[in-house]
Amino acid sequence: MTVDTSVMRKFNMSYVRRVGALEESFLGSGLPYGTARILYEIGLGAETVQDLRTRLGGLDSGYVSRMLRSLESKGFVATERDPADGRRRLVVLTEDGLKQWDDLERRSEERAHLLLDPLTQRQRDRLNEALATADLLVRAATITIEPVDPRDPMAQEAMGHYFAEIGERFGFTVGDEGFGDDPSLRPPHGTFFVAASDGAPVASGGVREFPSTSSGHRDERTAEIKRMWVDPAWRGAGLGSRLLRHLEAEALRLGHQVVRLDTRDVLTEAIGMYERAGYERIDRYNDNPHATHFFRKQLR
Amino acid sequence: MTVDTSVMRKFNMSYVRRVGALEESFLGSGLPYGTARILYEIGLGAETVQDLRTRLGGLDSGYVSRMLRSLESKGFVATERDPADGRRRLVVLTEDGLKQWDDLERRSEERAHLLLDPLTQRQRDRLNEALATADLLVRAATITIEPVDPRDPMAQEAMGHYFAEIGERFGFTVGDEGFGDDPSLRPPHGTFFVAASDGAPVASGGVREFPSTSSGHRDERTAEIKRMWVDPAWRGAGLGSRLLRHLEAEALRLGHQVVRLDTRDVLTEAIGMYERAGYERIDRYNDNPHATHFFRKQLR
DNA sequence: TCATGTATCTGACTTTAGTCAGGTATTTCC
DNA sequence: GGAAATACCTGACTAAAGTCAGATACATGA
Repeated sequence: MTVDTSVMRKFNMSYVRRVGALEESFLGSGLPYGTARILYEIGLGAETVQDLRTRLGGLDSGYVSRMLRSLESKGFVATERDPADGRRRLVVLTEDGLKQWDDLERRSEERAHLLLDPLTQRQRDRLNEALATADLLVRAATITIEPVDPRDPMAQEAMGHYFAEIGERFGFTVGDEGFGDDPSLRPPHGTFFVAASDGAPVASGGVREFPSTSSGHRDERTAEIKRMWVDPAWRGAGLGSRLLRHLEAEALRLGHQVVRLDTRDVLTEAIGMYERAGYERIDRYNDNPHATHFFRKQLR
Repeated sequence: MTVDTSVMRKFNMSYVRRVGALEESFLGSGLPYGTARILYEIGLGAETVQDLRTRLGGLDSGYVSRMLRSLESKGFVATERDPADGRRRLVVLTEDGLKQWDDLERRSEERAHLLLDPLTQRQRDRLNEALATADLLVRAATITIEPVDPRDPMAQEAMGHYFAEIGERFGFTVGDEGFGDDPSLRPPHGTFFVAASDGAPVASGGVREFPSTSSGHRDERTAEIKRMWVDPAWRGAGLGSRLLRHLEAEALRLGHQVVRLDTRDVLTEAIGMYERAGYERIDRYNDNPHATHFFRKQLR
């Protein structure tokens, strides 16, 4: 597979040179770049030191600590012990800090205007459309698909979306006791995957031995795909098929040669996706009242 | 005029975070960022210290000098007095430097692959198209239009394109004696403008008193637009009209109330542009054998 | 409860990045 | 031919960015 990178590289060259941007806009604010980024991220919602560290791409803890001290001495941020976990420190902007944040925001805005103002409205519309498309695709390309314990908050959040969507909502919400634990979806019986973009779940799905209920006989060769969900905003971006490939690979790894799954007629995109991925229609194999379509694929 | 900057800002946020990129790709090469950029630009064709300084956005000369010494001591670049001007120093990559350059190139390529590889071919095509569009528009927005002496190398280069295109090429090329000097296109009789992107001329045009030849009477109220040229790659980007507005403003500043110009039937886009800009057809007013259409606009 | 791990901090350091004030050839312009 | 401008250099400096080795307080799980 040969991939032509020239357009992207040309774009990077010229765009980064012109927009270096977000970056440079932080300068001239009186704060050094790193410190300004810390302040900006706090304003954006970072709540703890750790939060800041991950958002800024894993900076040294001592380094961050020092920058926070500097922001505190300038009166821009205040810190406080986290009552829930005394090791953690909560960080918030003071009133002055908020002013400073607004200033950064204004600079960033000005920077964008510098680029947009010389264009005609038609050109601006074209540019916006192009950037939105590029943004979506670049986000799609950087999505990570990771196995997580179904009890993990990320998994619970994803399943929350899933259940909300199929209308099978239970009487509790995420954050309370969660959607319970399904041992069949974690090792050694199965695996649950969450696809995330910028730390937020955008798709999820699990694979498990089939069936795990006591009603049927256990078939060592067959696995079942469950709770597959793709954020509506992300549909049509090829994310579903990518996740499906992950789940199939996992089924193989767990020793199965066949996968089954059920879905509903209203999910037309999903049905199309399964068909394109080589799934064949089979008869109903369970008594799930929400399911209308049943599929099967021979993996090997 | 309200301009919505949100799409661009959202894009910058997410793209720069993911692709910081060109930048980060320079790291891990064993060279500090600034030094790596110097080496990279030399490989890209920078020939003198001054050339490097302008390409890198006006770095301090001492700073660049020091980085060059460091690259020399590592055996990556060699410098030499410019025989044509003893003050200048020519810089070239050594064999080792070329290897290092290839390494930077490879890192940059890898970085682009990281984003493109997870996408399907269709998605890659969409991304490429979006980035190319964004690139063109962003370049268009950052074009600068400056008055220059017609004898200036930039002006000579632009006029070279102009004459080559209309087939009136003289018997000499730019770099020799140039396209001669037309005093009517420089103060106090007129002005010549060059629009440049990344230091290269992409459009040009001049305005002067009409007529400046001895064959007609001098009309103090009327100016003439001459040698208007837009790089073929840039046509349709609104650059022509932008330049035209500059020329009209300059004509006013020079004390004229009317502008005239001639053009040729084959330049259909240009003719459309003049009409949209409020120019009206008039009778032939000179004996230019290449001109077929004549226009006039009342400025005030 | 005790070992182990986590979240943050302090101090001591190094490297980069960048500025500023001269200085030395060399060229250009009158 | 001499003054002014140009192209590059050196030295002395500052601030920012980042690393590393502990220290401290708190949380967690057997």
